[in-house]
Amino acid sequence: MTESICSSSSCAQCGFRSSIFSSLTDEQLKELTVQKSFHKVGKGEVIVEQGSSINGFIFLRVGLAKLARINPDGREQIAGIATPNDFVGLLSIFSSKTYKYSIIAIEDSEYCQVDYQLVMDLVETNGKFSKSLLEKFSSVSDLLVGTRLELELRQLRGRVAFIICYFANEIYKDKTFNLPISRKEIAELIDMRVENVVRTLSEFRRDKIIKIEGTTIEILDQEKLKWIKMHG
Amino acid sequence: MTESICSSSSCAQCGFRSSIFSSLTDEQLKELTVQKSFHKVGKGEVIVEQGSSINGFIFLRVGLAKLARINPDGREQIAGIATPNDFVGLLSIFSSKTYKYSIIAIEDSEYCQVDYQLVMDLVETNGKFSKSLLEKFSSVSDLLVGTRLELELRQLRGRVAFIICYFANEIYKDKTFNLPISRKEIAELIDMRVENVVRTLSEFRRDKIIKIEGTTIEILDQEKLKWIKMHG
DNA sequence: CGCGGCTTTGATGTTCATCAAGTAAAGTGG
DNA sequence: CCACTTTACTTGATGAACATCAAAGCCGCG
Repeated sequence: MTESICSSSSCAQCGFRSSIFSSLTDEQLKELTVQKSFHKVGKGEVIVEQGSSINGFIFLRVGLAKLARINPDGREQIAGIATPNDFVGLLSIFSSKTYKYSIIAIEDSEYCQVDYQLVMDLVETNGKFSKSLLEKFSSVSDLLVGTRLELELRQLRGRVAFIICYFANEIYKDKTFNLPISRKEIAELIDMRVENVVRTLSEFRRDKIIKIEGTTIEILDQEKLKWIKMHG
Repeated sequence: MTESICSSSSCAQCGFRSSIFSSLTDEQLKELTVQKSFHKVGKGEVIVEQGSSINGFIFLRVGLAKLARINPDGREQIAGIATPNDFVGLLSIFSSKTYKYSIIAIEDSEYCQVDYQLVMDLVETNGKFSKSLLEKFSSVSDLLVGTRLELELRQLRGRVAFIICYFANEIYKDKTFNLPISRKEIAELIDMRVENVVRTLSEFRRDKIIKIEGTTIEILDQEKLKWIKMHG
């Protein structure tokens, strides 16, 4: 799927409108609508390349994306998952010239890119906007750090259970869902190795805690999974 | 050492003055000076208690503090170290009612506490201030996440070497320094166990990579330590 | 003095990474 | 469309890294 620009999408109806952009004046909103670029990308496509220079803010509207970084030794780490209405790639956005993480779609996604300068102008001129942005920024950073610390508390089985619950409860809000990432990516997200992630999933399946059919996962034993997440 | 308030300390000469408070008008600065409370705490004293309600911003002026959280099972995790001119306890400050981490002095420290509402008023009325705050916030969050990911890349020896280099290069800028935290705290910071941290330090000493005298650490073999940090 | 917390070392077992090898699935080029 | 390559997935076996348990020394503090 190639990237396309669709200027008909309206900022007035955007999910961000009700959060960080709620305080914009009609004029500011109009400027935003005109200036922003709207993009569709397919699963696996790169939205932002690690190391490239920061020229805009990325607002994920639909889909799911991973925040990944590739280390000198070639090993990839996934810092977190960005969800719709997440203001992604933000971590270093005000303090660095380049993106420190790649943002890669893990589901077909839609996002808007807004020029860096326009947002900074809004920050300088619109106090309520600044406040909303700080709040958003704060909650996203907090979640990112909190999740990493939560993962560190657990070992293999607990981490895998944590991730399954995360997708079921936080992302899809359903006990049956299509796992959007590969086993390798789960491993990169929880700081373990593929083989051990696979082994653990197989074990959960054998113990009838989950059912795996292709990329679909169904949680069969919510209680036991939760127990493993907390104590395993 | 008990907490004391010393209203004579001037905001005009504060380190923060040159960063996030640089854009304040004389009047705003005066209001800040009058309103803020200045505190001195000794090593080990709690600056902010995890779970307490957020009523102000903490600006660390002198000293060093740890950002820690205690988990339900009693195990403590250290998310990071706050340095002077750090705007600490910020992670959840705009998005939560309570502090999610305790802030505890690990050296005799001085900090200012500014009323939450006053800062929010500044955010709403002073665009340049908002911008500075976002930049500061961004760089601190980014560093926090980046450090955790760096640690995850390494195992025991690499992590311990990383922390020693961190204190020597980033904090004290000297190859000889007083380690401000216990072995247990190092363990909590790098997600390992005390015994293994102790073993590793003993090993480094035996191999003449570092010298340990009481709480003083001297790096004897910078090259070897750096190698372990990168490849060990 | 005695208690608790921090430090240290050794011994032992668990958890996990690594290596190996095979299957399945998915893309590639003739 | 089929051989071919590549990538993801899977299981087992082995060893390395680390947690845990145990015991003793140290120090500060009531």
